Amino acid sequence: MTVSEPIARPLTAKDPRLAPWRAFLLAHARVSRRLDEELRAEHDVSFAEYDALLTIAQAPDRRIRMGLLAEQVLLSKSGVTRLIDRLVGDGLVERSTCLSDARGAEAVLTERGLARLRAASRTHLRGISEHFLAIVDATDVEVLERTMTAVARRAGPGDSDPGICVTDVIDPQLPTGGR
Amino acid sequence: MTVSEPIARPLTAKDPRLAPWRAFLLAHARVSRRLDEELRAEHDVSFAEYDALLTIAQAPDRRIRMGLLAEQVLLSKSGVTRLIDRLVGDGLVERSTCLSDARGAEAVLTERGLARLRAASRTHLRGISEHFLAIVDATDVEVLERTMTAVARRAGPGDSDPGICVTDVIDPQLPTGGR
DNA sequence: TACGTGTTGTTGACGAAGCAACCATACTGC
DNA sequence: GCAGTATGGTTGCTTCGTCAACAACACGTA
Repeated sequence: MTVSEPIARPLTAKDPRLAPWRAFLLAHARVSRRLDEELRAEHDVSFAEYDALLTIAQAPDRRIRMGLLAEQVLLSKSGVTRLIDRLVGDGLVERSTCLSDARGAEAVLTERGLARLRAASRTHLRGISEHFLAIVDATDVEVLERTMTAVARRAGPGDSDPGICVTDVIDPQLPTGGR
Repeated sequence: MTVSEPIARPLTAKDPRLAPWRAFLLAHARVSRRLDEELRAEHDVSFAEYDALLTIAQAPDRRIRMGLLAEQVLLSKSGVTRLIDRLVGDGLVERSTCLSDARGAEAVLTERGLARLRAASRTHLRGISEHFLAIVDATDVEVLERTMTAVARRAGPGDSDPGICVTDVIDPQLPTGGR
């Protein structure tokens, strides 16, 4: 964190500094697609559904309020409503009105849901291990976690301070043809 | 790449080794959402549309075959068809049948599309810089690029060798309650 | 030339997710 | 106790993307 230049070089559309960003996007797209495919093929559960099941399973008493679930699985309220609808349809989750707040609803994991989650976990953990952890060695994983955490935190809700930016001056010069 | 242990420790659902993976997911979700919001708000273009416009602009003669475009923007063939439909509707792109292959169609960037892209680039490059490059320092960026590239490559199409995996034995033990 | 096979892109049907509007319930001050 | 406001979830509508089926065309071979 010792960038002393007042203004960094402008960032253009084919700047080499964009390479890590594009690699990041590509890695995410490919890995999450793989994981999703594996989960669907082997356990008839999508990635999002798996994530929800896991989140419910980790909550106290294996039940969780809809709103909280929405936060944790990075979905909108309505998104969660529908996701839970599907899981209820499959008998993996049950809906239960909250005792302390009659407005609230809770998603409760059923035995069937737990069994499905256990089975799917094997696939999913294997997938993460195979497509992600096995590729980056230990020291890099450490860097990765640190940087990703910082990035996530910075782009999180309720943080809109631009701070010092690489592109205080921008030259979005685009190619005029030719490769 | 000097892991000499025959079998690594099993990976469980709340294993600390999952932290970087979760951070990765969270970072991607938040940053790409931010970028998309900024593009829409300031230029009425989605992230996917921007990506397509840029890809077309970088192609020779600012025109590109649909199939190739699909590969580069990580979308299905039909997805690209519809994306281009929208861009054509907005006058940012034109469709043109391929001279050398009458089956093929090409997407061609219009002047309007180029102008829009130029404008949107400012926003987008600022966003990447602000939400991504500004957060990770130079040495970490290097690690990031290297690891992300490796991960993307490994999970890419036509690569299904599991190799040595962190979880050759898995213990998907799940919490039985309590946080 | 004509036929079968493989590409290339579009279309129809569908699923998943978001936003905004909406109900039901909780809280707050009077 | 009772308005008025805030909060938690669901629903209608729209958007966006995928898969499967299809049409149009290219190419190899007889």
